[in-house]
Amino acid sequence: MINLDLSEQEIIRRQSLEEIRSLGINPYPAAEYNVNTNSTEILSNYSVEKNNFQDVSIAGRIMTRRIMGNASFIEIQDDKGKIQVYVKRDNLCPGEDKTLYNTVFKKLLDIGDIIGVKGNVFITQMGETSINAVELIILSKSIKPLPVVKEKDGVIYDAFTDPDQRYRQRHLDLIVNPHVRDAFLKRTKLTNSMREFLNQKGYLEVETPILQPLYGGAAARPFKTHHNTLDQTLYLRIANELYLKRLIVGGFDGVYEFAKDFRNEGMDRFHNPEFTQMELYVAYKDYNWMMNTVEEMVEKIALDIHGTTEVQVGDHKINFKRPWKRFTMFEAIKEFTGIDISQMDENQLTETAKKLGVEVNDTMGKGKIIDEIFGEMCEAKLIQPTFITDYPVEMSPLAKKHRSVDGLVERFEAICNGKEICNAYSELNDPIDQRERFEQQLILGKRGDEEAMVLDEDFLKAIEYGMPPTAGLGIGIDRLTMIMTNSQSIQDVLFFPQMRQEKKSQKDDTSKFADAGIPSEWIPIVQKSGHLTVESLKGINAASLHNKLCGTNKKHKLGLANPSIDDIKSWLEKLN
RNA sequence: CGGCCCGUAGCUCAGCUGGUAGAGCACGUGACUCUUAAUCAUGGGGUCGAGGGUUCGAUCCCCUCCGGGCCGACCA
Repeated sequence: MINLDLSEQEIIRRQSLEEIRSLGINPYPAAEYNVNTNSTEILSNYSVEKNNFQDVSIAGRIMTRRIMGNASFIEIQDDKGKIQVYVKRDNLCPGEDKTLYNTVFKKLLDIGDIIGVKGNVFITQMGETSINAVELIILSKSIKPLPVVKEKDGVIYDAFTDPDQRYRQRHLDLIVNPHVRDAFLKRTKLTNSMREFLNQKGYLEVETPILQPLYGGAAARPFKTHHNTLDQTLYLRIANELYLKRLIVGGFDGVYEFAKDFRNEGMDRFHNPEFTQMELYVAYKDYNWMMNTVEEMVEKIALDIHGTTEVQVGDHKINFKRPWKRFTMFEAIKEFTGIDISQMDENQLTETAKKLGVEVNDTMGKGKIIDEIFGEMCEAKLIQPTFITDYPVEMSPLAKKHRSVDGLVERFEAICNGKEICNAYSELNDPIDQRERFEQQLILGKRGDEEAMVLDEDFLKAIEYGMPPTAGLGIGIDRLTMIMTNSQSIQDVLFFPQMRQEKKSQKDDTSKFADAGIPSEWIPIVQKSGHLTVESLKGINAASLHNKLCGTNKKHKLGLANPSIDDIKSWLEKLN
């Protein structure tokens, strides 16, 4: 029986599937299919003079079909791109039996099907490099129609653009939107380039716990979970900083991790609940050294991805060429507001903030106000990569106090395209100072700051044994990828960005309809007519239901004997 | 959490403040031996996101809900 939930096109494809099987062809063959080249290799290397690619075997998905009687053109898409295939009846079927062309290819194959093609490469009269198919095999039959995107002279028609569908069904997005695929290839290039840089320096890639009994290393609200055997609360990490520093205590001179972190906070085009950071810790270095390292690393990444240090991002051309501009936070504020706040006390800072239109309130300390002024007045204006150094101590409980300026810490962020891309410091290794800083955080926590850090006794104990002076870095992989791929949203650089679960419409089980006295063969039809629950049948007009059911029966050629109005009345009476 | 916008065929979109829906592509059938957004002819395809209200009558007006986008708030 026909499934009433399927669209016309899906029904036709399932029928094609059966016909393929009845011709003795397996639409999902088990055997491996050997390919000896790919679309891009052919398109970039084929030449008539060389007469190469005369025995190619490739596999891919059918993306377009242009059928004209005994000759056809299709485009197939493989891992590297698209290539046109010329399918001529008598080349594909040299013998008497033309079934493979006339029936299988022309009638039973569809856009979206995955096939293998063997043949020779040539150039058509229109000048397009194509494969002349002498062999064609179905590798996987597609029973759902793909979005059809057309293109001519670089102009895209009917692009598949609905963000909801693109993110929930990323596979479709990847099939029909080549630029999406390209962004993800660049993302992997970025992490490969970074890893190569770090390995070449001799640092050790490590893995540390994602499930942590205490969350630390950043200011954020965590996800909470529970371990059954331990009967204990665990948190998904918000950062891995404290574990990596314990490894530095343990004697590794350089450790890094590409870490998925989880923060239970708002979502927007710059924030996803899970995101990736690369954290790096190097012993006997300080934040000045780390700035040089970041410049060198990001410049290399830009060169590896784009072949140049210049990257177009929105309206801006961003240049990652070293050296980057450097400002202390006070200098940056002076640069963009003309006001020198370096010597101001809390009252003067509050006055200045108000004058500048920056919102402040009584709960904010000196550090928070400075940070707020910077965030409002400077950050968005920093388009070219710029280091901002020397932050107020209140904002940075894990950073070492500044070697020469009171009230500041040795910390820097790199700002690019108006957004932070990394955060680093000379790590605090004085265990007594560290304990005091944690205690200040505890006070903030008691005042209701949900993001205040918790005191991590294990970490403190570790650095009491002595941690070498260390430079530490956290660099946001998603944000850096956004810049390197000119993406407007973090969703465009995550394969599967977090989406709200769609609620399925309430639907009663068929048994519930059966219990209510509806004959089993009519249940799907009743549901198709819009009555997904037994409840929804109560009190409705028998004649109108009769009309709908008989109509559906006829329309879908189900061939059931129509019930009489009295039959339907009796069903409905039992319900009421 | 607040403001604005969106949800109609497999896809991209029309639809006059109200009379139960249209186009292009895709799909079916037929024609066509080098096409390329193939073409020509013809046909089918829709609980108009869900529920409720107003109305003789709702894709359209009102309310609630679901999902998404943008901006802001919060936040790195």
